Amino acid sequence: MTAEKSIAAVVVDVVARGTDRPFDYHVPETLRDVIEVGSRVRVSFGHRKVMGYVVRLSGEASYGRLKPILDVMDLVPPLTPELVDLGLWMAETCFCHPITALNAMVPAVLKGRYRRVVRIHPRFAPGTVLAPEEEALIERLRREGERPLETVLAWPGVSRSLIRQLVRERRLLVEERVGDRVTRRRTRWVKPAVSGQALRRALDALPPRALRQREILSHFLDRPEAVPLSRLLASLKAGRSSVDSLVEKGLLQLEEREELRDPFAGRSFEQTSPPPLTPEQERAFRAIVGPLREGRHHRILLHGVTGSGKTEVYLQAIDETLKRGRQAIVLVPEISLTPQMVARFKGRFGPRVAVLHSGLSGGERFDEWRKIRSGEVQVAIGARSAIFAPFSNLGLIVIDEEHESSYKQEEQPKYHAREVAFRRGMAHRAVVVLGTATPAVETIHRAGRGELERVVLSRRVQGRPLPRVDVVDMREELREGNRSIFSRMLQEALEQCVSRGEQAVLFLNRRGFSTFVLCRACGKVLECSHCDISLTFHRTNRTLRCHYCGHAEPVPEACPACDSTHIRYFGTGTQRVEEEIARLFPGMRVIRMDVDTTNRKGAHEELLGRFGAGEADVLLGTQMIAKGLDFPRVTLVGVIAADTMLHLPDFRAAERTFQLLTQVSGRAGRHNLSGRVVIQTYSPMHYSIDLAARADTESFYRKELLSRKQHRYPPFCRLFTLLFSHPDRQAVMQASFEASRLLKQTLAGRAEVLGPVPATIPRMKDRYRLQVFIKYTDEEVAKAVKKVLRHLEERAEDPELRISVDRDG
DNA sequence: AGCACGCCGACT
DNA sequence: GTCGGCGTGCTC
Repeated sequence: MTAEKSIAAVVVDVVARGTDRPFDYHVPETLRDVIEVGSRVRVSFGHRKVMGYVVRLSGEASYGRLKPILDVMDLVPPLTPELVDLGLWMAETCFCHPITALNAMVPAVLKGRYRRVVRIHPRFAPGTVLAPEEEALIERLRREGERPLETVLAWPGVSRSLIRQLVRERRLLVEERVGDRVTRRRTRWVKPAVSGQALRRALDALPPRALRQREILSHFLDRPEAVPLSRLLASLKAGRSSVDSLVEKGLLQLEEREELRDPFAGRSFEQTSPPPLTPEQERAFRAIVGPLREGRHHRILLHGVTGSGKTEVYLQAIDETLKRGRQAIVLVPEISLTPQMVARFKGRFGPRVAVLHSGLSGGERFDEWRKIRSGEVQVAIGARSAIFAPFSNLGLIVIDEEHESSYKQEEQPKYHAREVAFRRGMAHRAVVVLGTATPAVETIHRAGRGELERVVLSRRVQGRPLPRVDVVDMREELREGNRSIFSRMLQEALEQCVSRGEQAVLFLNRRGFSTFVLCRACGKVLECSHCDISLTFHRTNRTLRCHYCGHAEPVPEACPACDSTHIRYFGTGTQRVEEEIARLFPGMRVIRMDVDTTNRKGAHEELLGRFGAGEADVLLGTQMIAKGLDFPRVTLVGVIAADTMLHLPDFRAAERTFQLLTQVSGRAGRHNLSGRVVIQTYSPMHYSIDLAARADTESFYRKELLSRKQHRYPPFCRLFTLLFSHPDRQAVMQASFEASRLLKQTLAGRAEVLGPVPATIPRMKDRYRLQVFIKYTDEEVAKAVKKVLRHLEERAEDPELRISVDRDG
């Protein structure tokens, strides 16, 4: 049936308008039994050679003069047909080039590497006299052989035109090399080359002086299997020469084996067995394994309070998955991919787990990936991109902390791991479990519509109570003369906690400054009258602007609510809090964790390790300390300013605030000591703060969904955010206004087009940024938007104009 | 993205 | 008259 494989549709590794579709190539006979859908191939494209992925094999061409596939680059195709399909779907839904989507699914080392080399032409044409610099170049290439083009260009007296001239004269050849960045680690292994009896005879025949050779041979008499050369030499204290002479005699043989780097080599994990489940956990477990056993695609929201033992449910469900010969993916936010978490999975599944985290080198990541591709492991645990783990028979996908925004990739391809998980789940008839204490509002909404089954874990394991939560009204503090960052209650609690020898976590949810404007007397935050979104302070012209609808007004002299003049541009940095602690509590030991102290690799783990070891009394940090940490001695959690996130110009602000407060509160009192939480805020009555403090999750989601519905935000519509950017302000204004007009015209009556308005960050990297929002429900609108964008791109005469598209809901 | 093809200014 | 500037368009 090779005729069926005679034509390959290839997505080439070229990102440009017009290359966002496959190109057909002829498959030479010799490649027909190795080429598959998902194979990485080398092809000629235009005037050069590039890498590409086979996305379809057929017997029919859509084009007359096909070029051949030059080469299939891997023995095992990096992508499965299912992943190819997934990639094309992603390109479609994420508005990116297919190659961008396909490349995102494989380890970075497989991305194409292109280099050009210069060498002497094999049929070097003699003849005309050469100029001295030509002579020198040719002489050097004769000496050094083939050299990279960039290297040669750097040689004295060599220019592009000189090389071009010599190529024309058939004296030099410039060739393109397409490869990847793969390095494979190889080790040498030794094994007997003859039978046991022959070995025995050879041993007897050895001269008595050949002590080392004797030892080596007797080793293989006992254990005839291959051993790594280095291990053999080390254990017998032998040298290379003895092995070499045995190889020479034909008694032993050496072989090169490719070795997979094991990032956990030499580390042992205590093997654990599944503990009995609580009745609630048992119910969740059954909800997962029911459809799993039936081989039916199913989606479950595992809504469990912090400390309710979700991980144990995952572990046992994975176990069940493996027993059925299927595989599992576990996604966790990068930040909670801590050694403790890894140890838990390694402890249960040992060598059947591949761990993919950002700390791995390119090569290690590739090796973990290959273990998955080859079926050597059956469980993959990792951050967002682990959703592409190339399993062939997925049974279960778990997304832990499913509400986390890190599951959405900010760069192209802008995919959401949750949506990818659903798609893969359908393809494999697998069960998808979303676990969290604070589901995304969309997820709750979907569960309400029956798109997911919601399973609740309402109790903490071993009956530990949720911590006591106090909300402190910071307006009151100010009124009573406390101008410190710390309320009296938090000061007191902190002092008591540390004097008992326990630890505290202080949480400040934003680094540096934010730009919302707050009245310190009454807590009023200035909001847009049309959008219920905080106004943003613009220093340049001292105005307040709404980043959603464009409304602008001057900064008022006095608070519109209470007439106080204590109006303030809000913002407190972690450094300032640290200074304040030093002032109020001399001698208290603080570990500060923010972007500044953790940008070094491994710094995160190191700081947490030191805190866990009791080297500090207080852990002070931003977002990054909100989840995952579980230290037995932490009994106090303080939230310095719960408002900072609440007033970001984002329709998810209330949701994020609620999630964050609930998550940080969950950090206190997870073990035998009881916990306490103090939340400081200027908006104690805001529902996201009040309901988080009272752990009233149900009311929060009810209220938030109502608010979204009233203001028409996702999940009650879908939302496009188009970001126009350009180094010139005038140009981006014009382009975005024009685009907005065109969109309004095209989508009239079908969608709401808002803007353009300045982006949250109006200028970034010397580019001015404007946004246009499109609210819609009809999927046809998405197609229309895509068409308009394509049209705009095609006739954009300005190459500096960039349009990026984001989609919510 | 690259590179050729193609149509207008300053040089052997 | 030619070398080369970079606008336009295509790549199976």
